[in-house]
Amino acid sequence: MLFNWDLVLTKYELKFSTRTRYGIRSMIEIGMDTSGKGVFQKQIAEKQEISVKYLDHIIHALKTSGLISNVKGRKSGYVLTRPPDEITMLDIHNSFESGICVIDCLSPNITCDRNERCAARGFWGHVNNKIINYFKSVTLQDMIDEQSCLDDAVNL
Amino acid sequence: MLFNWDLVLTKYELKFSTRTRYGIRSMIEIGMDTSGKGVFQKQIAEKQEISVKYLDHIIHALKTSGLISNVKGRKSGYVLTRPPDEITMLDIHNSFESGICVIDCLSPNITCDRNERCAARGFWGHVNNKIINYFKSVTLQDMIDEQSCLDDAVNL
DNA sequence: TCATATCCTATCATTTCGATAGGATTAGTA
DNA sequence: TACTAATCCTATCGAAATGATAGGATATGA
Repeated sequence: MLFNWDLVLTKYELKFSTRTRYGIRSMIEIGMDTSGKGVFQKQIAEKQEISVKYLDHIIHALKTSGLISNVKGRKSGYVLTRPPDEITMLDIHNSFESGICVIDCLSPNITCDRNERCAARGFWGHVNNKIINYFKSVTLQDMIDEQSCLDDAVNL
Repeated sequence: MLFNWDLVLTKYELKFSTRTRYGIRSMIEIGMDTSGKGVFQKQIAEKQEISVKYLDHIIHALKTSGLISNVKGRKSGYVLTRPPDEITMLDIHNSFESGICVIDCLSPNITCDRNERCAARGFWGHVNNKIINYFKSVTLQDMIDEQSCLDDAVNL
């Protein structure tokens, strides 16, 4: 049997993508750099244990969305384009996905004649908003502070 | 190109499954029945615009998890096994999935040596808890009340 | 007994996923 | 100037899960 309806071991349902996860970790890495020279792909790959080749895509997306740039030209390192307390988790997430939309009928592109009389849709809307609002409320600075704490704890 | 990294039109990332969505709508349908005879698969299918055959799986899962049962034997209708204010959205969701876990490393089954020093993991844990808590806080009774309101509005 | 609603298992095409690969391009530097 | 190394860009892979349908077995109320 391909699909066991009795006990579905959730694997893909409601997962955030690996690209988003790696994206956040890369941003923390870049945001925490104190060298002033920026951070190289290679450095991120090593420290965050991600293959350089896969990181290619992550970095590309972060660059395209305008969250990071090279200090000066190609062979320098990457830096943030604005202060970390002005970058939210939603900004990073949206570099990889077109937004957060837990079910299709919440999208304005979808027309469903049940919308006006569907209690379930209201519920899903609330779920969606809660997730979005939390992503908006956490900044990269928060993550950097948290990571600093964890690093200190290890070094004690 | 199979995958455009510049603008990923999210389709499957962070979606709740159709089976869970249909499950909630079916439960509302069953919970709102006032006939005392229970609700038949066919009725749910018609009113909720879901194929009878697909609903087969939905009903089966709800039955297996103990949320619904036949009033008396096979050819009666389905009824709730407990009051709707004692059934949460999480109960319904978990009839179809093994739980809510937005990234794998939150699961106790996964061991990652980064756990203790990964700020990102803390963030994902918060996201996960927020979703779970909201699912716990909304009962089927809430949904029924909401649906009643919507129905009334239409009939005015 | 007979129609019918349920139960149960199998299967399908589609889509996304994470990941890798190969090479083109560019820019620091020796 | 030539070399080296980091980037950029496009293509492709296998694996997995998804929504949905199908066919028939089983049981039951009239």
